[in-house]
Amino acid sequence: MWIPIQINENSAEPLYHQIEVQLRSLILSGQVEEGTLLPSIREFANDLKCSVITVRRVYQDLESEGLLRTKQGTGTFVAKVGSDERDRHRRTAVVEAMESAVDVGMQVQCTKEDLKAIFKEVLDAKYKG
Amino acid sequence: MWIPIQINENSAEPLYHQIEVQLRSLILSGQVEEGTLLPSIREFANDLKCSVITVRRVYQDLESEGLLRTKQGTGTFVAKVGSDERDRHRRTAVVEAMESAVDVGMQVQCTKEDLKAIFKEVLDAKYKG
DNA sequence: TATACTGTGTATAAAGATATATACAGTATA
DNA sequence: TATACTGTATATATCTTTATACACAGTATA
Repeated sequence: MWIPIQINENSAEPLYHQIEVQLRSLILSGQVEEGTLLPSIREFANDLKCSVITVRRVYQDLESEGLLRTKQGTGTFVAKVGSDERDRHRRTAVVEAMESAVDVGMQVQCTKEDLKAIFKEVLDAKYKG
Repeated sequence: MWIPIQINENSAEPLYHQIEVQLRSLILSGQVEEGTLLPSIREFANDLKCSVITVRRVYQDLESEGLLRTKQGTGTFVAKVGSDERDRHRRTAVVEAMESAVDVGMQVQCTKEDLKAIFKEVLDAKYKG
């Protein structure tokens, strides 16, 4: 099972947190289905170029949120997620990210039109595929 | 001298880093002019509800970038910033923030139209004043 | 059905980064 | 020269990340 996680080396955000946010997002958005056996902590750590313990912390945190179930000797599985929780997540994750982007713009004295232009530019570049 | 810095308690981004990013932004965007005497580390720490040491680290880091000059017993001043460096900063700061917002959207399987709607909504809310 | 092997998660200890309180030293100015 | 303001240095606690060694579960096979 290959899990697409993007690590940003330059970010000040802790590694375990970057992984958590993205894995949570994958589960809550339904891209990784209920019952899926996730990669072992060793395999995942190797993929992400980080320590086994860091992956373990992520699995542990998400398990305590009820998003994962782990069984020693067997592996870590994706638990069932309510569809309402799923919908709520999708929207709030994006809204929050967008808000912080607009905040940065305002802080640097961008006009509404400046931001519209930059948004369109970025959007077209990312969705050109 | 009052410096508008927004601290996000819930963010995993280290405190000193949040302050650095925003103060750097204020200097490079020209909102805090060359020669300005910044608040003392104690006053600033009190405003931000953080430790003196955290503010000192921010001043120290920005001084080593050449953005500040500090003189013991007197205070910390904003240094001169080249206008080209100023222009470059404004744009890249916003573009990077916008890119990461769009990334979050893509990760949660938003369509281009979904993102446009959310962006417009957030933009209108923030610029309603 | 023993037994060994390979896979899984677990526990402990240590190093680095981050944040704090407290005591120290330089500078302005009444 | 007092005094009240500046920045500075030291020691401490917590968080983040890692390395290493260990214990448990599944599977092949003698």
